[in-house]
Amino acid sequence: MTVSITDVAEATGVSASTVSRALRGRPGVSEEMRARIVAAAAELGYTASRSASSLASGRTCTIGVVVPYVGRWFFGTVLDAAEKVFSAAGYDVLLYNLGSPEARKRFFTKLPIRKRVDAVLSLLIPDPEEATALRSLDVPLATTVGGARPGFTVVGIDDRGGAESAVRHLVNLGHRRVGMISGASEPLHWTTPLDRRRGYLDVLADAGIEPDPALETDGAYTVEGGERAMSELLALRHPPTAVFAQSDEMAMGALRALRRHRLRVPDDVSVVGFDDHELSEVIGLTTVAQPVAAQGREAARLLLAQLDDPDAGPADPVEMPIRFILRETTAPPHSRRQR
Amino acid sequence: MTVSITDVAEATGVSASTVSRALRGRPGVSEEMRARIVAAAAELGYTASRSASSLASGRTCTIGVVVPYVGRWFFGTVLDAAEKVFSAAGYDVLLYNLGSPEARKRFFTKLPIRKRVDAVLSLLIPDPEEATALRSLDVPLATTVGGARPGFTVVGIDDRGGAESAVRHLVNLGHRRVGMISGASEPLHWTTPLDRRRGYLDVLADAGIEPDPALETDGAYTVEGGERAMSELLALRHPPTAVFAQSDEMAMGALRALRRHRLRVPDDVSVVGFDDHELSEVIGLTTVAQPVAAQGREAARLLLAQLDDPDAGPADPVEMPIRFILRETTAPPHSRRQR
DNA sequence: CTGTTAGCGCATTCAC
DNA sequence: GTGAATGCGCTAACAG
Repeated sequence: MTVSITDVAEATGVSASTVSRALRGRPGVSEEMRARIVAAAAELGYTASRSASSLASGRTCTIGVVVPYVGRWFFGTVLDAAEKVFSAAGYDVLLYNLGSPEARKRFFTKLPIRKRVDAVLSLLIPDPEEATALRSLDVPLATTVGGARPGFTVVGIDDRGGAESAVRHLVNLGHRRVGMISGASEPLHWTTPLDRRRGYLDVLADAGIEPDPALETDGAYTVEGGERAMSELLALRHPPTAVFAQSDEMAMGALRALRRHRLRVPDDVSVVGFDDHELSEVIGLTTVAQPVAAQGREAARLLLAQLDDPDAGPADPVEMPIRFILRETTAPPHSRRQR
Repeated sequence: MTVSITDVAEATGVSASTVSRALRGRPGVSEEMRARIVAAAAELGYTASRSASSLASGRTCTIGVVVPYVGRWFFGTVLDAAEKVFSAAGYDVLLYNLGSPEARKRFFTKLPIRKRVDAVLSLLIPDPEEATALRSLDVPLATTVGGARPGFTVVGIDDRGGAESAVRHLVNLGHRRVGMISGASEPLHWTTPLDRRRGYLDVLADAGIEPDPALETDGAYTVEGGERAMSELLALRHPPTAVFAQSDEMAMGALRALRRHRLRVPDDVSVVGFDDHELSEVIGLTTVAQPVAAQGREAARLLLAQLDDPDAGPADPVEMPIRFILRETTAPPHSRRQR
C-alpha cells in the first residue's frame, strides 16, 4: 500500500501538519523534531502526493514546455538546457510535442495544460489565437523563438542581422545569383523565416541585385526539404552560384543534393547555413552561430524569476549574441577556373 | 477566477456528479443532458483539474519518460515518437532528463515521479538499484535500450549482431588492425556498449585476429569524444587502418579528426558507425541502421497496452530489425596505392 | 513550536 | 437517469 502523510505522522507521534511543515522545510518546527520526521519519512519511503499537495496549495511545481519537434537538434538542445534549469529548481517538466497540425490543434483547443502547470515555456510561436489561449492560463509565459508577443518573456536572436551577415558574405565574395532555402511553408507561424528572409532581401537591395523569386525555395527546415529545394534551384535555367539556407539542416540537405549532382562545394556552388548545428563543424559548413542551449537556459531562468515574484510581468526581451563562422563551403564564384 | 465543476453544474442546473459523468463519457446520463452539459462546459471554458481528478480516482493520465540526454539525436527521436503515441492516447508526458550523475542521483533517491505517473518509459538502463527503485513505483515499466530487466518491457535491437556486421565488413575488406571507439566510460550502465564490444571481439576472434587493447578507445558517445578517441588511435605506433565507432556521432567525430590529420577516408582509414543518424547519409557514412523512432513508438504502444490490461505483466522482449548500410567511408586498406 | 479544523476539486459509492 | 454523501492526501488558517 502506498504510504501517506498520516503514516509518517503516526510513526513519529505527531500531527500531519507538523510532518508537512517539517518535510517542506517550513519554519515552526524544532530541528530535533524535523530530524526525527525526516528519518521516519525516509524509512517508510514516503513521498508526498503531488496531486494532493497541488490541490491543496494551488501550486503544481510543474512547468509546461511546448515544442514543435523534440527530435530536431535545435529544439532538443533548447529543451535539454531548459529542463536542467527547471529540475534543478525543483520543478517537473510536462512536455508537449506539437509537430502535426492535429496535435497542435488538439492541444490548443483542449488545453490539457490548464491547471496543470505553474508556467509555460513555448518553443514555438503561437499564432494570435493560440497566444490568447496560453494567456488565458494565467501563468507566466516565455518563448525562445521569433518576435515579441505581449505577455511573453522572449529570449531570441537577431535573425535579420544574422541572415544579413551570411548573405553579405556571399555577395562580398562576388556572387550575384544568390539562392535562398527557407521554411516559409511551415504551419508554425513563427517569425524566424520572415526575419531571415528580410535580411536576405536587405543585402541584395544594398548590393543593387534584383531579387529573383525563382531563387527562393522551400526546405521546410529539414534535411530532406533542403535537398529537394537545392535540386529545384539546380533545375533552374540560371541556377544560383551561392545559396543561403535558413538552417544548417537544410544546408546539409543542399550539400547532399549538390553531391548527387556531382557539383563541388565551394568550387561550383557556395553554401551558407544558419544555427551552427553540432555537426556543422564536422562538415565544414560556413554558418551563423547562435547560442542555442544558452537561450533555453536563459528563458527558463527568467520564467523561474517571474514565478518567484508573482506580481512581476514578463521580462524585457533578451537578444543573445550571434556570430558568423567562416568554414569551407564558401568561395568566390567559379573559383575553379581561377586555379 | 478558475471555473470548477460546480460552476458547470450550476449553469446547467444539475449536480456535480452528473457533470462529471457526462464530461467523461460515462454511462448513466441521457444524451440530451450530456449535450447540454458539454455545451455549458465549453462555454465556460471548463477543464477538469488534473490534481483533483487524479487525487479522487488514483489515475494520473501521465506517463513519465526518463532520458539521459534529450538533446542527442537518438533519444530525441525516440522521445518524439513515444510522445506522439502517448498524447494521442490522452496521456501527458512528464520528462526527466538525467544527463549528469547529480541529476540522476537526485531523481532516483527522491523519486519525484512517485504517485505522479501511471507508467514509466526509461530510455536509459537503470542499474540494479535504480531498477528496484522504479519497480517500487508499482506501475508498468518499459525501456528501449539494452538488455532485459525483470519487470520491464524491453524493445531493442541486436547490438551484438549489428556490431558484428559492421566489423565483419571491415575484416572482409582485408583490414587486420581494426580500432573501436566506444562509450564504456559513461556512467550509464547500459548494456549497449558491452554488447557492441562483444560483437567486435567475436568477429576478430573468428578472423584469427588478436585483439589489441590499445585499439579500443573511449568516445563517450559524443562527436567531441569520437574526435578525441580517433586522435588517440592515430597517435599509436601502429594506428588502425579501419575503425568501428559504436555510434554515428562518434564516427563523425572520428571523421573530423581524420580530416584534421590530413588523412583521407576511406583511402587512408575506413570508418563504420552505428545508428544511421539522420545526417549520416549526408556525410556518406557506412553504418548499421536501426529503426529509432519505431522503437519509441513500439515501446509506448506496449506500455499503453499494459495500462489497459491492469493485470498483464511486462510484454515479451521485442527485437527490432537492423541492417548494414554500405556508403562511402569504407574501402580495402591502402586502397590508395592500388590505384 | 505544535495540534485542530477546513477545505482544495473531483470521482465514486450509494440512495432515490 | 440523477443527486447526496464521502473521501482521495495534503496544505493553510487558526488556536493553543
